[in-house]
Amino acid sequence: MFLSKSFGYALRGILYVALMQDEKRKVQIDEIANKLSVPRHFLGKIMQQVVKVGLLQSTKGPHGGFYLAENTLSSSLIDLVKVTDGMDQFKICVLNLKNCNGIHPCPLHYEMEEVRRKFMEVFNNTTIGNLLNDNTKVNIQSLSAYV
Amino acid sequence: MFLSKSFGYALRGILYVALMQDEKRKVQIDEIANKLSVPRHFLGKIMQQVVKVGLLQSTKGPHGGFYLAENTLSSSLIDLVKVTDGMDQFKICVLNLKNCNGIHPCPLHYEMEEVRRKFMEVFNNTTIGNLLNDNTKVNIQSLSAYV
DNA sequence: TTAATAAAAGATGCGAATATCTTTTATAGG
DNA sequence: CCTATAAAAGATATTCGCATCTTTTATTAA
Repeated sequence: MFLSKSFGYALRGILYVALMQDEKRKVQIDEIANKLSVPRHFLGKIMQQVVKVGLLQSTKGPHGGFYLAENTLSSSLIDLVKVTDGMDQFKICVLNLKNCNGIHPCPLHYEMEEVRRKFMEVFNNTTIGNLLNDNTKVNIQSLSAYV
Repeated sequence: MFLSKSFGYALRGILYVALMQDEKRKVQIDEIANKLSVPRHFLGKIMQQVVKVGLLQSTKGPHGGFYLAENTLSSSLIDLVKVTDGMDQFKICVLNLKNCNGIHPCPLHYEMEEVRRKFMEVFNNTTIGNLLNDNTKVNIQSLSAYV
């Protein structure tokens, strides 16, 4: 309902890379896909987008793989949503009306604004780093599809 | 993002029927689809589901059409979401993890719970009747796709 | 009982998100 | 250089939400 599968794959991928950062600098897409039980090539394409916007880094070739960028940990969840889902959905009226706005509000306009405001509040104020710092919560186990 | 197109079509259809209730008892699917600029046959199937759960009534044949049921106005938006989108989405982990719950929470578990709580709060507490009683808001104009 | 009306139900098509497979490009090490 | 490695990029399936068209069923009125 709220977010695409791509978003879930991407976030889990990023968190996995972050958790492995201590052990080794770079993590390969094969390892991520296997450990998280996520479709390998599909994940590859998503991670590619994530790298493109600088939310993560990667290098090709031997000893290549994915690793954290400068601003990975300080990025908010909204930054990731922008990559995987886009922000159009927040502008589009939930009833699909063209000219729905404050002046011509649809019957659900203000109700949806409440929900959206809450979503934005949470996703703007939560960073990748926040999720990791709460280290009783995020570990390899909690990222696996079959806990 | 938050809801399917079916939900939007259904809500607009129901509100249209309610608004026309004063002028005539029953409203045909052709009229609804035309006035709201919504795909006729697709809308037909959705309205059919809405009738099946008693959120609206209908009869076939000449002078048939859709009309309000006993509990149309007192039904909440969540009742409609149940028909058009289902409630699984509220149980399914946003990261697609099988065993995500209070004991084994995913990294976004509590964040999503906040957003979901707000959504449920709004959609549980808003009835079809509420939308109509605020009659400065809902009128035929505000239901049209091209205001 | 017949003809017309209107919803219900069935069959099919379309496009975007998801998924898989193959080819290309970049990089490290011998 | 040459070869192996690993991401990037491209091509092709698959699935599902959305949409359209056709046939069937129920109801009304003459």
